[in-house]
Amino acid sequence: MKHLQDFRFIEAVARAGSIRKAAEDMNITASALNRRINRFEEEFGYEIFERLPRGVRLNPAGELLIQHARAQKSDLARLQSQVADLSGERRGHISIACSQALLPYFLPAQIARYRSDHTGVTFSVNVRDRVEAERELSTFSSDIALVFEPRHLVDFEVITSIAQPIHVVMRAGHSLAGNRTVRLRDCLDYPHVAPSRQFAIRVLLDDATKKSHFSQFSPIAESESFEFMRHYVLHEDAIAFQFPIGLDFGALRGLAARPLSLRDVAPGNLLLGQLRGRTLPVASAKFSHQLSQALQSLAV
Amino acid sequence: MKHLQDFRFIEAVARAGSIRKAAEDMNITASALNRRINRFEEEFGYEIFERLPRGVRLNPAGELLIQHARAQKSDLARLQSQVADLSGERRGHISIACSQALLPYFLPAQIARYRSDHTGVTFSVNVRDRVEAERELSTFSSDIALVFEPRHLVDFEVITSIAQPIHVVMRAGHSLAGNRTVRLRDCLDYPHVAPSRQFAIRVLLDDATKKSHFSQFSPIAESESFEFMRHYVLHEDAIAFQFPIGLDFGALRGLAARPLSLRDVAPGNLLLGQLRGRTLPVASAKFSHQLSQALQSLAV
DNA sequence: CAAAAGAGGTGCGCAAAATGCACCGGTTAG
DNA sequence: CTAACCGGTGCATTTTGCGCACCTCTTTTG
Repeated sequence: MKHLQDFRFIEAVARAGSIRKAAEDMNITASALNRRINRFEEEFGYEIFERLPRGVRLNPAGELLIQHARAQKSDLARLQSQVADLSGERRGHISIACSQALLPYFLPAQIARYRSDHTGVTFSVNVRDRVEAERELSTFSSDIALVFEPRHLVDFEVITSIAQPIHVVMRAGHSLAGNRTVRLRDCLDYPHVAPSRQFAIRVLLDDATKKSHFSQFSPIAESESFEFMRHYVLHEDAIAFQFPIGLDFGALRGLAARPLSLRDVAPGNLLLGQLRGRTLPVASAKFSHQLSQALQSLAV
Repeated sequence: MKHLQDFRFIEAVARAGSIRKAAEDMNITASALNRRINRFEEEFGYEIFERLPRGVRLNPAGELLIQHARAQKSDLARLQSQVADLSGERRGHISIACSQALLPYFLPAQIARYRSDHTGVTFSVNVRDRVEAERELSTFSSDIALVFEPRHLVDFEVITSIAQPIHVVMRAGHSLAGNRTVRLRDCLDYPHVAPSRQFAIRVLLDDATKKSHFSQFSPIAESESFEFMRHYVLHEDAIAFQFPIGLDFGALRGLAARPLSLRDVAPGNLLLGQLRGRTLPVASAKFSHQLSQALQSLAV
């Protein structure tokens, strides 16, 4: 909306780091943009940019202002969604930051289910690690996040959390598949592929192997893609690791999955969360409620 | 600020109930204002006014919008106050809705104390009864409220509460002044002046006399002014009632005050509160913290 | 070390947007 | 029925914002 134009320009300048570059991005002359900024600063009462020889940068006041602007924008969206609600329309957009494990089965099913009742609601699904997810929330880039073991938790308000025991993934007929649960020492004898340290699974496994002294964790392949790892174990007698929410036990297609014994490795906590203190748009709030219930029924 | 102009005009129209009247209030022609409203509605995507034959009225969407607008305005003020804070300035404005009892001693002392450290901060002190106070908070007309036994409490977030036993006020040398505390039955024999039913004291006294059957509460004078009642008892052997926070025991000037026995009458609860969920501007938050501490030291 | 490049800021003419004025059609109160 | 108001609209006028050319200053580059 028009009354937030100044904020849009300010954000563009902050992003570009220079008025001239921002002016190009926004299809406007640098002089016009420059005047907008100056006029705004005068009206606001304080400078919001530091003038550097190579451009401009937000000063602390500007940082606060940007936060305010984002909150305003999101607040307006929430308001319009509320109004749409009472106008009988069903509109809205839900933006989700989530871990990889949610992509293949859980989120598609949940989104489809929500959309069956609420056509017109659209979704963005962004893969983010646990550090990025929180940043995503606090910049209002995503409404809700669904990640394993998020890191900082200061701006992250937990809506629901469930524990997920790490599962060992191997090809069907693998000798480890004979047991209902797998002990850590048994599976480390096999070649294993694992995600890098930015993923919760890896941290949990590293911690567990450090505690138990008999063996050390040395993957034959590291990857950022669970899909890759799942497919890899089809080609040799190796094992991979994944949270069960990322597996469809009904259709493993030549794979087997067995939980690691909780005596050896702590389960990962899957957290559904939002920006602390934020009032979500109606659609996001309803969807997050649906997710919350779905997760709790998984936990049982 | 300029980007909130539309909201200011919309509020004016909502208040005046007609575009033409609002236009006069805002020193603008009706046609210009009319176009502003129409343009805004188009941009916003929804009508916010019902067009009636005798003017306009906010529709439900408009009600939501107004709330949004007020929140925005207050949020901007908070932002500016934060920025002022980190610019080293000390500015801001604190608006308080409070009961009469706070006016003579407590609030003046507290405000003076706050201003000794924070020159540049200004205050509005509005006398409001316990029903109005809450409304005042939810329209962002006041930042904090300090009232006895507020009524609804849905939007009222309690910061601190202390109990205040009702005191009997009489002229010095009155025969009731011989005791450390006064029983209800004893004082109802004397002519008494009392506030009307909208005041907490009156409700507490009514309730108490209803419970004890021996006597009924029948004041010789009702008033909305505690100052009047305090002065009245100087002229005849009558008694008045007041909460101790409205009395300066060091300078009673011919008056005596004794607490009513807590066996007979429940004490009044003085509540310091703000709008539920609102983040107060820095100055208001700091001042309410000071008030909170002052109240707690009173309670000891 | 000088020239070039790139930054923010400014004066000026012009186009676009907002305003004021006069007026229209409709409803209501007396 | 008429007078008083109401919201809405066409048009001239004023205000605002924009683009262009150009300034000063710092940094980079040859």
